[in-house]
Amino acid sequence: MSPTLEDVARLVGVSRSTVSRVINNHPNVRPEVRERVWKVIREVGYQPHAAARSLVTRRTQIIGMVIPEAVTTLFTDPFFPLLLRGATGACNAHQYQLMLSLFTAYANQQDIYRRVLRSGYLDGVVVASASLNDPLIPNLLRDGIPFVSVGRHPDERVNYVDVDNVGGARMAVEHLIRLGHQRIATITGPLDMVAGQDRLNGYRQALQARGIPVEEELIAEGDFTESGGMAAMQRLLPASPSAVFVASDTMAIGALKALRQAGRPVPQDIALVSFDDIPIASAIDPPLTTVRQPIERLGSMAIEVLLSVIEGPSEEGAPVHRIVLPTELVIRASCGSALSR
Amino acid sequence: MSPTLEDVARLVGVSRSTVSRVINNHPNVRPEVRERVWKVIREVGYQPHAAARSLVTRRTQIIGMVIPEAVTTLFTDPFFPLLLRGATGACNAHQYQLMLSLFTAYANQQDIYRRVLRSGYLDGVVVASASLNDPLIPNLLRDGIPFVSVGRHPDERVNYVDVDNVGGARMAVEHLIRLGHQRIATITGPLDMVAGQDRLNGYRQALQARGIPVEEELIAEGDFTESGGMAAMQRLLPASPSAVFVASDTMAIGALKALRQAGRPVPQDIALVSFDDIPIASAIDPPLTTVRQPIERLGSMAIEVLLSVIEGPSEEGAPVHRIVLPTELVIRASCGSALSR
DNA sequence: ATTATTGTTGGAAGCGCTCCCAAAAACGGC
DNA sequence: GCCGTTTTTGGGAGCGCTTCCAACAATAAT
Repeated sequence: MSPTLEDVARLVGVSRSTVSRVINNHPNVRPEVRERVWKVIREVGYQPHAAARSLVTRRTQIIGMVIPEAVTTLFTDPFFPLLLRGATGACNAHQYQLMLSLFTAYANQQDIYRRVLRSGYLDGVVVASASLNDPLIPNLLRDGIPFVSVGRHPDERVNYVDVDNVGGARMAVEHLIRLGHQRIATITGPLDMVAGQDRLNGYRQALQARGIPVEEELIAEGDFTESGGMAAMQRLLPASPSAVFVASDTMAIGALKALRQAGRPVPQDIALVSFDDIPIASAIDPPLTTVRQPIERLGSMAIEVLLSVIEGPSEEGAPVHRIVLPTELVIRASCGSALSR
Repeated sequence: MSPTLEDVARLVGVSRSTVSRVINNHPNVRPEVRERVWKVIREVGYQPHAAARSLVTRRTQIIGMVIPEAVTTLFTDPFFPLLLRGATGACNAHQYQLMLSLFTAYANQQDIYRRVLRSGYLDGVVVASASLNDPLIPNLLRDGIPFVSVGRHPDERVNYVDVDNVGGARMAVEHLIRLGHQRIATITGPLDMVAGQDRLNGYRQALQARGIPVEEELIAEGDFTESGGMAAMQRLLPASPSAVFVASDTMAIGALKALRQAGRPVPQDIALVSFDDIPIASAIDPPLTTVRQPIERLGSMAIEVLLSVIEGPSEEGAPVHRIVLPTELVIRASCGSALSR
């Protein structure tokens, strides 16, 4: 059995309270006593029992990262690993722990919600890419659980961090226009996710700004998976675009496959720009011109914002945080810009 | 404030104890009472307070997944995402939660160890790919914290799950031998990781079984990263191998780059077989012949084993679990087997 | 010296739950 | 209808911690 506060107190010859004060850095302890206490703590390897402590403080120092069902299939995408890395980094820095919840089966989602989110185990929650009609965010709002969404959310009460999807997509398409393309298609993400919508909006904005009409036959909805990208590209081919903006690198790989099968070399025959800049983007042939987003920072920002909500001032008057991180266009071979020079 | 056991008891008109029995499915409660209790529980949305409960049960239903510092750089590798997915799946099935700990900075490793592992928050721990000289496993052993290692560990007291790295590597190299290769090089993983060692051993065994001498100049140590694989391949080129067994797909991508730069087409000029079968392996050009390992199952098995340790019989006499999952050779283009037919 | 002030300490209550034990209720067998 | 047995219920203690409050010690001001 590991030693308790009481054991330490007895060993030092002071009361529980004093040891507690030492551990929590309360000022009113005589330096000499403080030292004796620390000495014993080190000697016996005392470690406060987390559950006991949080029972009274109502804080667990644990924050949850929830990845809703709809997107767990994307888990092989480097997006989540990087997000997780950013988040755990920030957690470590603040002495918090990260609890991971993947909502795999829709069936017990309600059950998991109660068991996990309402068990009192979590001081707050990061919601990664909820789809728009996911009941998770409304539930969180209703139950007053502090949370921050990764990805913009329309409800004006939700704190979120996001990358500039609209701006990034606009940049990508503008680049294609600058290279002389007029018939630019797009493979979108799922349109029930804000990221999918925003990237499509950026595409639209770029075209409209240059007076190029937006044609429905040049828009195909994908699902952020490779096979989805491949299928979408095949649907797009009859419209004979000269360039395509793909809303994710993973889908771009699928699109590339479809184009290879169709005998349409990239970038000679058709230019391609995508989004994410995951590591494979530069490893693949041709290397992808793509919009880089600071995923890891997105993860750490999510934690920072969440902590400021948790540790911040009182209930109601808290300001809503909305943070949008800039994106950046990384030019490689797939857009053919080298050729057009 | 969310309702407590006591609130529910008062509302139903029974004692705390009875409500507690209902929640924990103790048999000795009259069915009629049991029903009334459940009704109120649902009405007020009662959820037991996890910290209070675990203070007395000494169980948190949380298990930790620890990824030591040395390997967090590999986090963009799909290995960890898949492992995590398998682990969370199993956790969900058993009503456990997963807490993720990445040991990022060596500096505070000791600190994190105490704070996380000894805080009493975790019922057990899954250690992912500790390097051999990591003090983590010895510490866990010393402190008597239930854990299971992902990856074989030499200490005979540790429970582990692993894939058959030796067998997989042997299969890969045997395949190359069968294709007629005699000068087969290898790019190993870090040799302070058991997986690195085992795959090298499989390579050795395959050669020795066919009486082919093992030459040191045909062995280059990599670090499971793309750039490491590229560098290793460059070191190997002067020995002019006709085939190479690369201990991971990620390194294989690097090796492929090195070979492309050197003007040595794969598989025409040099055959390549690697290990892992991550999704890019089939997307890349040429598609990689590679040893597939059941990573997701590895993750779920790790949890299953850990739970059997946690919930299993008493302290000492517990049997040590050692589980090795089979691997499988996936033949694609990079080994040139299509050509040799 | 005496009192007011500040700093330091110990005791007790209580966070929400489980679980032991004893009391009460229900049941059987005669 | 009575006694022994089993089932059901409530009360109390306690898990390890924080925190409030009162007591005490030390110091400063009168």
